Amino acid sequence: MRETETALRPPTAEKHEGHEGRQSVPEAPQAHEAYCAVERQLAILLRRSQAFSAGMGRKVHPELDPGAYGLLVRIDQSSPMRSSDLAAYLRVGRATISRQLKVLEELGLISRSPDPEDGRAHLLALTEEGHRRLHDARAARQGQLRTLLAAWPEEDVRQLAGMLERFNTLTEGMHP
Amino acid sequence: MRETETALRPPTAEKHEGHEGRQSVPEAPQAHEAYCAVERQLAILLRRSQAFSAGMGRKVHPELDPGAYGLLVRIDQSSPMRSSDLAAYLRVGRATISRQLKVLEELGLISRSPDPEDGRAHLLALTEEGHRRLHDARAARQGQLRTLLAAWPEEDVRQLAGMLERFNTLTEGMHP
DNA sequence: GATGATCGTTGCTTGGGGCAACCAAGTGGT
DNA sequence: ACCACTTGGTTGCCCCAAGCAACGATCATC
Repeated sequence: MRETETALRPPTAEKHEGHEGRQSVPEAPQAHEAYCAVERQLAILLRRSQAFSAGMGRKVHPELDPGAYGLLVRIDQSSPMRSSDLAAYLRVGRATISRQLKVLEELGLISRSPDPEDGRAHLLALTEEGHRRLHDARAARQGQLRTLLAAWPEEDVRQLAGMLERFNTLTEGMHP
Repeated sequence: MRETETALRPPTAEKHEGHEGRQSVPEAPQAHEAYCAVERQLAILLRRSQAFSAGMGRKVHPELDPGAYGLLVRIDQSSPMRSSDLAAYLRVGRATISRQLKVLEELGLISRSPDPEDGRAHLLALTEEGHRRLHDARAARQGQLRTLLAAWPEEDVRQLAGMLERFNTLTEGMHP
């Protein structure tokens, strides 16, 4: 019942085919193994996600709370943008975004100007200070990541990036 | 200042070598690109992490709150274990673990028996009901992942699993 | 046997996030 | 032109996850 021992061992994909999988499934049994492994590792990463991103953020800028970083990155990427789009992109309600944006505005990192084409909407953009802070934070985070991934060959780093990006874009199409 | 346009485009790793990287860095400029990409994608994933895991968890078992799943997985993997080890593994304080374990015990999913070798410690183990619930939840999550990754070739799924695992084990050695 | 460290629990606080209610501003129907 | 409906944003209230600190209980050591 427990697949304990085979859980965390294999650093690379192993064959291990005729195991305990019912052969009735149309796919090859290794496919099940692969999905299982992704699910397992993803569960770990997500469970640790808060601690991890907090660890990244705390050492960077104590003043800039961890959640804000993601917002700044996105605003920088595609400004000017409305807060609704930001909320949809990050999969959180507009309420949450509104509150966090208020903080960022009070800190002088972003500006909210009324949309000339839609009286209801506000257009978000980074201020000069926001650009500077984001740049610093990004550099610091990349530095941490660099030391973390120091042992990896460059090709693997690039592959990891590609995998994460593909996975992220994959979840793009499911908002409800 | 903004690398906006090149941000989310490439679905796979691209060469792109002689770009805008200053050649003064000892590493190849693509390396910087790769780290940058990892940092960016990781930021997105971590920012969405709560919404994502909530989405996974909510559809599985409304009664079993999302955070509990990670605990059950780990207890299943290496029971009997003490709650301190669980806290260290998940990078959270003992207080958090204690509270969540209390809920799980009240739900009858785990058992906390006193450690015969250490009067202070409790040994955690899944109950029969816990095993059943975990198995169901795991199956459901794998199903969701399966539909999500349906378009990926099996080899890529296996690579993603390997990457995530290597990354997770990488963060193993930094607890402070 | 007294001191100190460790394991677990609980109280207090903080922060992120959802839900619902609300206002303001567009949009459409008649 | 007027009313209803929709959409963008804000705020209030609540819940959950997590940290910190304090505490009782139990080793471990001298």
